[in-house]
Amino acid sequence: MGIDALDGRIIVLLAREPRIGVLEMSRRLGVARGTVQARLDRLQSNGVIRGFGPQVDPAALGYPVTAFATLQIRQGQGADVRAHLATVPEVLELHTTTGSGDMLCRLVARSNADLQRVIDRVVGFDGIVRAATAIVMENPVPLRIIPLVEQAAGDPALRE
Amino acid sequence: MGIDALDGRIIVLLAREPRIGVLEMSRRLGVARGTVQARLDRLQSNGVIRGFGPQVDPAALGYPVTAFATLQIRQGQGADVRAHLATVPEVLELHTTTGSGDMLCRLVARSNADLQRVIDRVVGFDGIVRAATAIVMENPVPLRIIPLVEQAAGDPALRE
DNA sequence: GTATCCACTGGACAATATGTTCAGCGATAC
DNA sequence: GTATCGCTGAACATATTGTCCAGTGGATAC
Repeated sequence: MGIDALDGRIIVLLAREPRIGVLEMSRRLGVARGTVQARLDRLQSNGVIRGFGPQVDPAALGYPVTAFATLQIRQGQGADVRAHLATVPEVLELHTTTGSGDMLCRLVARSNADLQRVIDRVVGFDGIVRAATAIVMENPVPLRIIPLVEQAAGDPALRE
Repeated sequence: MGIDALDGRIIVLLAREPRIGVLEMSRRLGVARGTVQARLDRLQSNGVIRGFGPQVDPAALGYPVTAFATLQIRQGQGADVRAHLATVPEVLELHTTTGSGDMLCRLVARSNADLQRVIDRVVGFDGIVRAATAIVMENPVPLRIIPLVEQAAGDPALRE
């Protein structure tokens, strides 16, 4: 487990210029094409790189409001609540966390008013005891991975 | 703003099989290659598709522990705290939320013990008044976008 | 010290996809 | 009725991919 400096440079390069090809990467990194190809294959079968799916912006889809809801679940109802939340398209992400029957989910909505509808749908389920919602106002650090990759690769100098 | 059914099918197809090419997509969707190409270009300049960066799994990188920290910030220190948190690689994401000077951030760590080090580094900053951390135990719904895209495209039947 | 393994190199090849352009066509707007 | 728009289907040169291969160097085992 873990990645070396070359792996790190590949991931960072890919993160900065996703449309780049294997051939161009090998040119930029100064290694043979086969090497990059082999590294990429390994990173993917390792599970380090899970995929290259499109990063879709919910705001551009018409859902500019993001919120986080903390849910308190009645004992033993966890599985049912999970199944319920999975059916709500506006639930982008769901985690169970420490704390007795607590969950945290990320929601989006078309507007603040629409958020009320989403929350009603989310919490309108028997197993949910209590819900607290925090609306996101700003996102100073969007989901990122490059700094962590650089740290994991043990080579802060690959910030090219 | 908004997407139609064809846009939705393109995004869903791309999400399911990211390595697919434009040509193969046009074959699958039964439209001309130029159409797919034009739609993709538009989706990207629209900002609907932000990019195709690699989805890296922090766990495979050696950071299997995820946590969410709620931070309470001293009035007027917001900018400083944001800048501070941006320098911590283990901070994957940061939001400012409703509530007086509240922030929510996603953290990863190498272990529960390591999480303590990360939290110390995060909160070891003047502007932070109080911090509450919830450790993620399970992730029943990983970050997803397909259901929302299908809803936005107004075509639930494109679940092919 | 020698054999063995492994990753990387640099090259080759056929097959495929890409970027780009074009004329034609149907629906819609005015 | 005419202009505009998006889509089709085709063409072309170019670039990239997947897949081989033999050779080289370093590390490891014995």
